[in-house]
Amino acid sequence: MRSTEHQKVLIIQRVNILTKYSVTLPYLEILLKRSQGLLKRKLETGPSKDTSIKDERTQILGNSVDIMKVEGMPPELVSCGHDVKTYFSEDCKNHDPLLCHCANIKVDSRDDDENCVRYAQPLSVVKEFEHPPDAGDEKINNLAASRHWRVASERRIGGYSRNDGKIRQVYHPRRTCYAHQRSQKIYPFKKRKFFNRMPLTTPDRGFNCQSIFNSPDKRVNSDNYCAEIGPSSSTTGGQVPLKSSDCNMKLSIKSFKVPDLFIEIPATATVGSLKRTVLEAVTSILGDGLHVGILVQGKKVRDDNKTLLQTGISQDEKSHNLGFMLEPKRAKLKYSPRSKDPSLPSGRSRELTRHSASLVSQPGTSSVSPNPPIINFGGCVKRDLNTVPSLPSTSTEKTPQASQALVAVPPISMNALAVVPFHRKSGHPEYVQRRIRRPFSVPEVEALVQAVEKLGTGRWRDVKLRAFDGTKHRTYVDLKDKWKTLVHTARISPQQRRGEPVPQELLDRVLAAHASWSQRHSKQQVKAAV
DNA sequence: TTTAGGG
DNA sequence: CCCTAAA
Repeated sequence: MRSTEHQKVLIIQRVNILTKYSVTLPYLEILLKRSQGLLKRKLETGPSKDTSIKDERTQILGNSVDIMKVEGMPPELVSCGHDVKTYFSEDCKNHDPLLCHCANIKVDSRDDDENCVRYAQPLSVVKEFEHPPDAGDEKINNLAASRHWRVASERRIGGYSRNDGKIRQVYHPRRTCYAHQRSQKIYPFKKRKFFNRMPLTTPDRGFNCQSIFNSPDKRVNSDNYCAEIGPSSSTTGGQVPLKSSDCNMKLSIKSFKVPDLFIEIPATATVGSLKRTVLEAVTSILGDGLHVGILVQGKKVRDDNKTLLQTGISQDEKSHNLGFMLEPKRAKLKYSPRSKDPSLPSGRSRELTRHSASLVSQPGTSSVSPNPPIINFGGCVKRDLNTVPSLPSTSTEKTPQASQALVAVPPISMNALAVVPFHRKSGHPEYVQRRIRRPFSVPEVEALVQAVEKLGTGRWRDVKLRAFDGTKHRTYVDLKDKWKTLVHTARISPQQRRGEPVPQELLDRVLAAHASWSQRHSKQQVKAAV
């Protein structure tokens, strides 16, 4: 592949998500309340579990996503090849292992990647690690890399096991294999950790969505409401006044308004890649990072304590023109540095890396909201706004009524899709964003090699502390994995190696260290056996 | 939480 | 990179 290939920044200005949810009336309130509550809580105290909702009888009857328009960025905004490797934050200049020729190489670059959305970076910022980009690899990598809005990884749910063993990644020189495997992972990437909630949250209640929706007249009564609201109101302060005479109401959400979506993708990427990237982005932002706004007759409903009836929401959608909008939510993860190391520089400005597919709402789009629904993405927004300044094309193309560009929902999508119970105990999606791929740079490899030479294989935590402390995106597992691949790389022929070439000298050291330490380990085992 | 390995 | 059994 060429090193002259350019990254293409595409802007998806309008994404109408054609969705049809069937929402119970009480649930709608809960939804609102919870989204607001969660948002507030997260702003104050970071991620927290919300277990107040016990029964959420929502059925997603079907949904489909349609991209309405994709535009190319103006050429001057298209980021070029040499920013491809800008993985390091600006402060990493100060810790450039190559610049400090000290005995112990230590890579200390904290770019807080999980905390901030990535944005297009038209110009290269970091030059120290400027490598000839391998757009061929990047082409594929971007597919995975454009995923953002990472969901908190600590929010793990046990029991899941990804079932992707069918496609085995062999270390084969052909990229197509890799791409294929990659794409296989991309599509179902959100399916992981999607279930196994229901039994936990309602072990004895056993509410079935079907029973709620298919026979509302039989079962919809105070019983249902108590069962559904009771537990939650106790924890939310009982702010959901409900009359037992209320009836469940079916609302059909035909579309959400979403802010603009920025996607960066190599110009050589295939249309299929673009589709997948967009799908991921949309899926990702649907899963988290958004909260729901409600518009009634064009007015944004801000008072979450109002009931639907008070707000004027009824089943007759046409009369009140009910609208839902997805608004960006503040990135919620906070990086907490190792407490033991207060000497680390702080207050650095976060640098942005290249992979972008960020969600930015543009003030112009929210015609109804007095305040633009934009929320600071952990300090990244400012950067982004600079990076993605006025878009000449958008002014002409985009109108405040952009959301009117709807696509008819194919009838089949309404019925054919499986009924997925909306049952997310914590209010978060159950899938976890895969981490962005960040190939090890040569300095990093050198730091790793040096640390392993000293500490050996098998003390990855120490290796991390020694050489990568402060580099949040390199865990000791990563280092272990990298060592594994380094050993492998060193053993294969140079022609078979991919990615940024690692100096042979380093690879030799890898082999030497590996041999040396495995020998020590085996000796120890012999001793232990005796 | 770490290690160690398979996927 | 991910996932996880074990330690």
